[in-house]
Amino acid sequence: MKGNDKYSIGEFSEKAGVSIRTLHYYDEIGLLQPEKHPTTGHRIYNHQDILTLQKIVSLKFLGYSLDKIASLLQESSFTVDLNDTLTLHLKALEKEKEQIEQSMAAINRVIKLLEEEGEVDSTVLLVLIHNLQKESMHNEWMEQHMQKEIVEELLKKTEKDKIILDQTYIQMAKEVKQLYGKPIEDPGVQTMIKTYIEASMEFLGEDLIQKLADTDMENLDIQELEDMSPSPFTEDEQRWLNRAMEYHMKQSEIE
Amino acid sequence: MKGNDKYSIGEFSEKAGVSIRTLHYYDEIGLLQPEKHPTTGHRIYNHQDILTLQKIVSLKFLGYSLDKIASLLQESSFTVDLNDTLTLHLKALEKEKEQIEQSMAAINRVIKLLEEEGEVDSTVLLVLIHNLQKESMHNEWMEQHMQKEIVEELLKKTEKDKIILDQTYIQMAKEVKQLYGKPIEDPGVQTMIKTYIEASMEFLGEDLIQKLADTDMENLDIQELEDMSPSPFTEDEQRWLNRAMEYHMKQSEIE
DNA sequence: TCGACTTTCACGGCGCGTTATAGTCA
DNA sequence: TTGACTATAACGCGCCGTGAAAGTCG
Repeated sequence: MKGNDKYSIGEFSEKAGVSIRTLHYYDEIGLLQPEKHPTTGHRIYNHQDILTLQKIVSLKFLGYSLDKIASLLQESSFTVDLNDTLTLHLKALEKEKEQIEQSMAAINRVIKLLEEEGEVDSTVLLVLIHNLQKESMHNEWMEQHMQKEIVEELLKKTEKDKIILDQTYIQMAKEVKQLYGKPIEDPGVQTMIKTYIEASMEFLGEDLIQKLADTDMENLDIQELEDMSPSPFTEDEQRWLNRAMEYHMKQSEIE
Repeated sequence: MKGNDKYSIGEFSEKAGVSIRTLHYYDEIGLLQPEKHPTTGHRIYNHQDILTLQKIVSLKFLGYSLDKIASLLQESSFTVDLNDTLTLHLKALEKEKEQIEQSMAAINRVIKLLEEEGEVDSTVLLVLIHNLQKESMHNEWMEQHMQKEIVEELLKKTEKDKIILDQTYIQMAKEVKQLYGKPIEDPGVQTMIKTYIEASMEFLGEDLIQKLADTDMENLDIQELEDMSPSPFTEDEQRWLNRAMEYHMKQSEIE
């Protein structure tokens, strides 16, 4: 039926869409070992080899390692056992997919910020990315350190809200670096702080703020939190900002 | 501000959530090289190293290779250049994601088939997977070899339809292997062929069949197509089946 | 005889995990 | 002294890409 039963490695590679090196490798590890010319040692592939290779490629597509493919090729019929393996693979792929989606979401957010803000200080940018990461590690990390309700509320926030908060954050970082050095009572400084706090409030919403206030803060390792939440400011800037915020708080209490 | 400025590699690893081996490696490739104790050679990490590591981890999260991270760490502000790189990464991730999704779809289909059919001949199964692969390579391969309209029509078929066709295919494969050897005029044989042809017709639909008929078949490399589309049958079985189908066609014409 | 094709080594590469062996700190 | 910690060094992995040097085919 198939007259042309013999192929050199080049022809075979071409037809199958698999590189010559790969075919060499499959021969080497015993996955696909064609006949060899007795004197020259040139590999001679036949029709059966096409079929075998197609099996290999198909199983690779399903996510199997070459090692497992080798053992699978022995069996003639796949049964329940295969079913389990497939389910496992499926779960692994699911995780990979989630990871990729989160990275994509992060990148998209960064891209939008860059578009709208033009140039952004790298430190600020990396702080934002760092926060994104924590968001995606949500399950493991946050649920251990915070109350479930709070975590759930935060999850509900839309992407848009988050972007807006990011922008506010960038804006504040810029202003802090501009205003740094001025007296903390300076109207510009106090306005900046007021704006930022209001934006945060708006993002969080009243419910969440209440819940956060109820949280048992003493169980949180503050030092660890500070280490884990980097700041885009130098230590001097941070100290200055802290004093300015304390001042703001006191003023609010007085009013 | 930060009093505890010195960390051993163990403490540092713990705090940062990064393995010691990884820190060793980052030191080795010059990505994060902490101070070292002059006599013992023990690594001493400080607060600045925390910040650097956070940058590294963040950039990894975005999908950068350690190599590129090393160069990015030099720059102080990311501009348009970064934007391009991010867009590139995004596209790469998109592709990865698609690949994963297709593998997942393939696996799901196989799992369902296994559930419903119980045990399936491995050859048959692999043919189906092979077809799935071709489906996912759609854009590159099919659009070159077939008319756009046809490709689009095929894409519209639902997953359910495909599964049903798969099942029919499996059924037919079973029956062929059972019936093989009987005379081609045998009623059982002809019924089997009729059933299969009708199922194929139903799947494709009249429109598509018409379009396929209009297609310029001469431009297709038949030999190549046969090589690329494996059959679950032995050559003998295939020959027998071909004869049986030819007989069926003639009978239909006569009626 | 020439060029296209083939052979068999064998290194490189990503991002570490995982021993193995030996020195250091509390 | 002991045990917890640290150091360097090296292999392993998964899947080939990319030479190099030498032989073969048409």
